[in-house]
Amino acid sequence: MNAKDWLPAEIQSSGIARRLVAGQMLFDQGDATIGVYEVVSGKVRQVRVDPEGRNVVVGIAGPGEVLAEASLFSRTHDCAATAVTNAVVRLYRTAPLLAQLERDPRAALSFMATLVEQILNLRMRLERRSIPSARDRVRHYLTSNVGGRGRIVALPSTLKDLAVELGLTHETLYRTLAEMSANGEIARLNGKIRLVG
Amino acid sequence: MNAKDWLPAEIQSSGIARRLVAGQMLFDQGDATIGVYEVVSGKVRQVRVDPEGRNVVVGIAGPGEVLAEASLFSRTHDCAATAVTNAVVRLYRTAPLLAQLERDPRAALSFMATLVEQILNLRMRLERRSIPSARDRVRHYLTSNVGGRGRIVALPSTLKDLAVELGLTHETLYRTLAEMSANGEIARLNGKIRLVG
DNA sequence: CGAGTGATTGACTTAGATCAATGACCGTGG
DNA sequence: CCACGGTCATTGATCTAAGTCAATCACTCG
Repeated sequence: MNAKDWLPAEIQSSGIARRLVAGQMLFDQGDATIGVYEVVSGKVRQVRVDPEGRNVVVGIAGPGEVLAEASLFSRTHDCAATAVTNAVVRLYRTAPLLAQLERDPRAALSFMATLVEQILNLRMRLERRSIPSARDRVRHYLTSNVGGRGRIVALPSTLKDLAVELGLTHETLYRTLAEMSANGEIARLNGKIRLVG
Repeated sequence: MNAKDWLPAEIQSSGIARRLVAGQMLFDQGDATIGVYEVVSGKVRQVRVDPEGRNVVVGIAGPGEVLAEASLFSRTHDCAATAVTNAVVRLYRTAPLLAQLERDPRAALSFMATLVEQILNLRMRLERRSIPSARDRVRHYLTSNVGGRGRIVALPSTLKDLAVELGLTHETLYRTLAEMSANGEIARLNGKIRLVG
């Protein structure tokens, strides 16, 4: 996911920086694609909207991560991107980037690796959605996101967003977390959760 | 997804064919990866199993489609693959394939395109899982799979499998389809469904 | 023919959605 | 500075759609 891993220096420096305030939309679903974005600072949320108007968070990208890779091969964006916080992104236009990837096979391979990483990530999230019980779904999320030391999971943005990510209503998520907390399965510290099991 | 689109001829002909009988496992989750598989004939189902033993169908690949692309960058398989029908697959080993992709930038780009296609597909399925109502989920599936002429959707393998794909129990799927059929929203013809709306 | 599986329907239960209300917090503008 | 509007977090009460358990029929395969 990290741009430094696959973007050759000459392309990386050619990126066009753009500043976004919290809540500002970077592009909308259906917009014509221009290129690929790298998040320099802040967080950008990618959301798909289905015909009935429901939202699905496709992902939240933080510093160093890359947005809209799909636009290299597609004329329009299949999801919308909105800044969650104030943010800075850098745009790499499609044509030169494709040309560069064609010229530099190592970069192409690294880029393929980031795509594969996303596929694995999406599969994991799909797997999670197959879990019927809210409790187990939360546990699945927590165990697959423990960040190394201390069995601590940092929550991305708000609990409401997490509820959307898990495919639950926020009420159910609150209740489930409260229950797990009471059971001693987890400990809640502001913006973070520690697994105790 | 079609191997002919991205596999250079010399690699394509070097594939090692393997015959599978219905129900036979090609590889299991956790197995060491050997390479990428192309389905020549039949259907192969990829399934992830979570710690509690639930299954998630990651995808069903038919003739011309490619399996386990992820294994190019990963030591072990993150899902299991099993033949649904009698099938023939062709194996392309990791090392020579990677070398070839590095040598042939057009092939690399085409391969990237197949990866992106998968990402889009996974996102769509994730979006579907965010729909709470069984009826709407089925509708979402049908509308995103209408195959051009006649608003007809061909069902992959069995309805039970479709239920898993949709994240529903098979009972609920049967009932929902029966109800939609009664409403005149759909017409059922063996192995296929026609949208009437 | 019997075993195994898919398709289907019925009866019942329950977990999660829905509706609703409240308190905490934050930024903003008069 | 403080009142106000907005959103998040939280909890309660209620409802319902989907899950669970169960039985039957059709079909295929050895």
